[in-house]
Amino acid sequence: MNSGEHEILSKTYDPKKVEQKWYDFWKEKGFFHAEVEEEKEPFCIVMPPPNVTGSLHLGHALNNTLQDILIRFRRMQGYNTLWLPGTDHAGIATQTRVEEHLTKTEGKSRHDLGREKFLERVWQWKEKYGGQITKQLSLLGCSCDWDRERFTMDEGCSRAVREVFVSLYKKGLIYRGNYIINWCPKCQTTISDIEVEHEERESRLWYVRYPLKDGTGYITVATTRPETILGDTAVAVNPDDERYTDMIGKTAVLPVLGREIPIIADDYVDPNFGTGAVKITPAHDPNDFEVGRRHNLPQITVIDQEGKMTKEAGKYEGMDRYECREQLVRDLEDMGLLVKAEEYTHSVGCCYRCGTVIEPLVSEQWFVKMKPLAEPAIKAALEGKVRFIPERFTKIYLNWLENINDWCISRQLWWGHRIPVWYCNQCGSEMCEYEDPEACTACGSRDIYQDPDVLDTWFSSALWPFSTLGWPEETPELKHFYPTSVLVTGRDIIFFWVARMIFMGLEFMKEVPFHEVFIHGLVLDSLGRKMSKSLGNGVDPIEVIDQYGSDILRFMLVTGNTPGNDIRFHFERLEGTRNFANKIWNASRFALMNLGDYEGGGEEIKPELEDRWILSRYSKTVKEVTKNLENYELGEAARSLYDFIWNEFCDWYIELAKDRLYGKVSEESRRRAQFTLSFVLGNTMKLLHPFMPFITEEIWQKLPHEEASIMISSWPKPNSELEDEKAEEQMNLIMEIIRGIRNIRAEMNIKPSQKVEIIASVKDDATADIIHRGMDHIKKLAGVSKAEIVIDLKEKPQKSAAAVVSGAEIYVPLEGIIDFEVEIRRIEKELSEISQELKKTDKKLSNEGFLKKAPPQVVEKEKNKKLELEQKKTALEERLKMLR
RNA sequence: GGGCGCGUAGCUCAGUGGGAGAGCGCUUGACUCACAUUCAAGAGGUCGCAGGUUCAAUCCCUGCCGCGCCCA
Repeated sequence: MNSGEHEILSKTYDPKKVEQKWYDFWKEKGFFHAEVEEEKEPFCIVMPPPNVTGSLHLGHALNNTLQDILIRFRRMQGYNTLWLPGTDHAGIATQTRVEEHLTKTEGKSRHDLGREKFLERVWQWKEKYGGQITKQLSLLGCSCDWDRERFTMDEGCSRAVREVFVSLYKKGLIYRGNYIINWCPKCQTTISDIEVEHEERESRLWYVRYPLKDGTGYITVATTRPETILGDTAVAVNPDDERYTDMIGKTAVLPVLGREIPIIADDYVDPNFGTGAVKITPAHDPNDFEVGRRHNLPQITVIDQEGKMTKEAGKYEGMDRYECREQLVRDLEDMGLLVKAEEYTHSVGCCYRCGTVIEPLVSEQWFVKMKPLAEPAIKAALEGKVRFIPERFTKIYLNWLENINDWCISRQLWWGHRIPVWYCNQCGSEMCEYEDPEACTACGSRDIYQDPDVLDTWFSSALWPFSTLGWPEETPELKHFYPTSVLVTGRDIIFFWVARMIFMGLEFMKEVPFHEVFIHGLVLDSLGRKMSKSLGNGVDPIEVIDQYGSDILRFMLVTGNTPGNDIRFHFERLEGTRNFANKIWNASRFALMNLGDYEGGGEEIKPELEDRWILSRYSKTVKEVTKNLENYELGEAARSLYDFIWNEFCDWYIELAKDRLYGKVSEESRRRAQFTLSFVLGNTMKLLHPFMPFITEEIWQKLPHEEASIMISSWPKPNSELEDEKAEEQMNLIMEIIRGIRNIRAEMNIKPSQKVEIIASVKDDATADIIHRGMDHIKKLAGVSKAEIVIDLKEKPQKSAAAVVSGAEIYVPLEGIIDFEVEIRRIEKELSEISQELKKTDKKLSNEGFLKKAPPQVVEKEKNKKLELEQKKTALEERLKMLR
């Protein structure tokens, strides 16, 4: 046994002195590292990989704190625990950043450098800044296995991407086709459906007349995007719309361009929108694209990838799409074809990265066929193979998968996994193989080239749970740790990531990638807004750690929060948590000051009431914390620790044990108190360790301990032998008396230095005995100098105040001090509270239904309550009578 | 339009089918030998509104109002 250093700690907790030291210690000792240990039950989490060149924000801080808590908890519980960290190459984000930097420093674009040179630069950038976020995770205290750190573009992950792509390709689940996609004119790439964010914008709804070819009049359509008129290839109405029955099959003449287009009928048209007739632009609207396919309409592209009008737009060629809109509206007006323009608010698709309005375009892209992959993923959730916490997220997940469209996976970027497809310039054939081809597999020509596009970053992320464990190799890690135990992630990436990992896992591992998905909310600013660069309301977790320490940030992020709910960030709460850490620190200081000569043992010595009480409370806390951690109720676990440590251990136990520790009672009693103090504090530090790893290690190391570190010590087990209802009841009575006397002292303005005498009138011997044994505590904590205990006191003391508690009245004679007015008010107040309670109880007990139908224990409890309240009421009434 | 969440003390939030809780703020008192980043005492709530189920509803159900988010 190591008896610790027993040095005196400083008066306030200074995180700077301990955090780095312990993190280095843990890392050096290899405590973060996990080897496969067949005989042990695995517990594994793969970290949601942050953007490799990004920096830590509060969302990461929350996400990784939650993971670290679960990991440290399970590690201490004895699981074979692996937390696998890594980073993501983040295609668009990284490429844009490097390109911006290139432009700024050298005035060059990526095209000036060329693909290969540019990629070299991105790798250099990654090497330079890639370590930042992982370093920041260390500052947070994350106990992940850095020896196993991965990157989505490292060799192994790239191999996995290749395997998956080729395999899906060969299965026919990946295809290339001309479809309408979301194009970001600024980022110059496609983005997937979920990468489009919808924003409400105020705009207009323009009503435009299209003349009929037969000269019989006009058909009026309503549109929010007049510039796309130039690409119209039909006008559509609802087949059931009687207003237009005659029009169907006729031909309209497109304004400006004079193109003849058919009037068609399609269910898609909502008769209540606008005029009930809509223009169809298959090349620039996803819905119109579908309508166009159903009716075999031509696709005319009038807007290009820069957002400018094409040659097809006639005289508008070269104009920006918005410039064209204005000009066209003016022209229509001149031609008398514009009926009206209404104010109109509608939602516009924007790029999640840069906010630019998305342009739907038809282009040739790669897609993953989703239906066959989605089905098993739906089934897995329905069968409970993956469980969402909180449960309501299951529905969101299912709803998305049930209505899923094919996934556009190609991106017009350079940074990423290049699509492993080659084309032959000679015979035009397409090749997709596990290894890079040298020559055309069909004609043997060496004149082949690879598809220029790269894959969506989420494609590689989707493989993360198994690619990081070694897949496609059949590694021992994969066998032991897959499926992983739980995924911890924000609710904003359920679609992007969670769902995709599940279907990829099912497809390639034939098993879900994790059994549970623990979803957390967002960290908002103090006003409840999302933190964003544009609002400038972001809080840098590293600054918080610098100012308060990592433990404080961690604990603050998990307290007072329920799974799945958002958290508002208040600096005041940080202060409260710092105070808590300081409280722990000082309680430990006190303990160490009094454990200088303690060598262990003392357990065999008969415990005092307060020992039995705190041990009982401790054991119940172990139960609570363990149960709550197992159920992902981290906030509740933290709360019960906070309450136990501050309110029970510090405010009561330490105060009660002081005289014994100072040796004022007996050497035996002192040893016993030392044991209790050391035992409870040490084990409480263990319970708190997952939440506050640094301060708990620092304290634990100074207490008697066996293992090399608290992080590999064993998790406390609840011990029913320690649970002692009697001790709790007795302590409650003593505490109630102390509070009662304190209340009298405060109300009567008795100086703290002035001691009082008390006379306790008790109902029976048993109560007298409890009070008698607790008298030292009462004297010390309530400022009592002399006490008398009488069974059923006949002559109530006259000039005194009284505290009425269960089974006893405590009289405080206050000759010359007592203010009878104050005392009367005090008693009256208490009496009215008790009377009200009593009324409620009486009402319940006189209710036939209650007596018959409520569970007997509840009725019994209510009866006891009535008795107790009645006793108190009588006592208080007697007091009042006497005072008046 | 569909779905979800929230509405509890001045503020921020826990919580539970059976006597309304915490932190901060506020009031009063105290530098008590672990801690003033503290201690002690206290004030403060028709648990959004209206119905329903139940012996019993802040909690379960329905509707409504307000706020937020997601999807289309």
